[in-house]
Amino acid sequence: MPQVRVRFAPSPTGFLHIGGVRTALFNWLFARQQHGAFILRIEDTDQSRSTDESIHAIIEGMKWVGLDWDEGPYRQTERMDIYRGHAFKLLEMGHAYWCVCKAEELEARRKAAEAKGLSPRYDGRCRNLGVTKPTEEAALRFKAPQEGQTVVDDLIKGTIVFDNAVLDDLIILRSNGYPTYNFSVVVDDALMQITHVVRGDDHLTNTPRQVPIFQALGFPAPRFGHLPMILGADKTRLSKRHGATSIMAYKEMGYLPEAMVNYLVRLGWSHGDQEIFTRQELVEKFSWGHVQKSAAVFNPEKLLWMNAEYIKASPPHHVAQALVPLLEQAGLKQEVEAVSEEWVAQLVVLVKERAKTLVDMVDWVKPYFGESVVFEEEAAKKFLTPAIAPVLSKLILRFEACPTFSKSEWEHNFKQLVEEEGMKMGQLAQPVRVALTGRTASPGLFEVMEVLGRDRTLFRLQKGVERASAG
RNA sequence: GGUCCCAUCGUCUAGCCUGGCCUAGGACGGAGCCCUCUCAAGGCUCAGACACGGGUUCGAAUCCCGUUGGGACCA
Repeated sequence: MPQVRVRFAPSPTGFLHIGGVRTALFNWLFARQQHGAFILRIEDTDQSRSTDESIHAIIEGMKWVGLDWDEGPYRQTERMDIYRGHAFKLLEMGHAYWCVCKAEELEARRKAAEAKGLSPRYDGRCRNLGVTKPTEEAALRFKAPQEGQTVVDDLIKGTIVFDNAVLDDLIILRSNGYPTYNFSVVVDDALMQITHVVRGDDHLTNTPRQVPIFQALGFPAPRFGHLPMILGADKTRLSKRHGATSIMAYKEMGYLPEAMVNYLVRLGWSHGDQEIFTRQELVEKFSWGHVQKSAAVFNPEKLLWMNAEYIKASPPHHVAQALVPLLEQAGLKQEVEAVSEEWVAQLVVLVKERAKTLVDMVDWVKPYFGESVVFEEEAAKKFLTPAIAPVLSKLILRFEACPTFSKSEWEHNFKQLVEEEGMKMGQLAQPVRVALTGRTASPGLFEVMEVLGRDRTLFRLQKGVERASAG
């Protein structure tokens, strides 16, 4: 068995699309499982949109989701001579011919055919002309087989039979000297010795056009696998209308790359009822046979759930690392620099059950930076009332009697006071919560105190009393 | 228009190849209950699908044929 070699061949459109990531992912998983090679190739023959920035965007996206490649990135624009060389090789071998039909003529004939209800394919009129001295406007066409069948044993869709009779002679080299998509892909896949071509199923009908070119070039055709598309909620092709489609947009929205990968893989692939997979498990368990044949609707809510699962289950320091840049962006740069990494990790533990994204988490974690806290006006109004001020003061006295913070001890003191005052737990808890965090919703009070520490807890309670007394 | 692909809860899917274990399982979302110092998280419960029609068979979500509906490509 030759080594498995697969590739991901995006065209640079300015950003890396979620669908592209999923395609890359399936290829990568297979390569890693088979101890093969994963190759990155940029299909930038359509140079109009191909810029260094958009190539950089692809690389950045790939790196973020942790898909490393063994070769490349190759760029098609750097391989033009190779395509031309092989096109002429086909010409020499009699597998290609010059076509001198003019673009306008072609267009007119196509329209006419369509009007008659025929398929708009090239009629092959230059095929036997034997043009040897091409004009400026001549294009090179491939002599496609006209009879028989092309059978593709697709990794995902199974056996597919195409009648060669419906194929026309496609252009492989345009009159401007540029290769066409179908040709450059074949040359690249052949030369790079790709063993499995796995791509979106929008390329499925390209396959019977490409297989004969491999054969004419004298290369064995690779195996093919066609992944179903990703759709939006309205079952149309996923686009900006459905929300973010750029993988990096999800980074900005506070998603963990591990969660993205897990979600994207489960969108179209399954292993029984299992939902959460480590990357290692994915590599081990992945199989083409369990890839779905039909298109899948992208479900942002499930992705959000998945992200929350990863936030809860990932090592806190790992989440903290991803969180820090977002905290800095949120204007907490100085505050973050003033604290230890461990303390940030502690914050993560404090709020990880509540935050579904890192962006969420920034908001949850904000009140714990700095000496004092900003009260939410409504919260303060409702809970920091003159009536509660004396109770709060009593609580401070009791806490002050404890030389160090101890969760169980402070909790005990707190509950005792509640009992003595004939209050319900919530009647004191909410004012304390507002004093400590400025808000009505927070993690457990004593966990909050622990993170704040003795001094700051006392300080904030005192501030709370002041506010409460002022009404 | 031609060729090709696809079809299980709202969504992602298990099951299909190797018919019976399926009064169709899980997950997200939804509803409700429990837990509870708030908000979450968690636990439990409920609603919810084999596109349709024919066959084959003792028996079909599973096999065959057709229909319908989606989609892709060809320009």
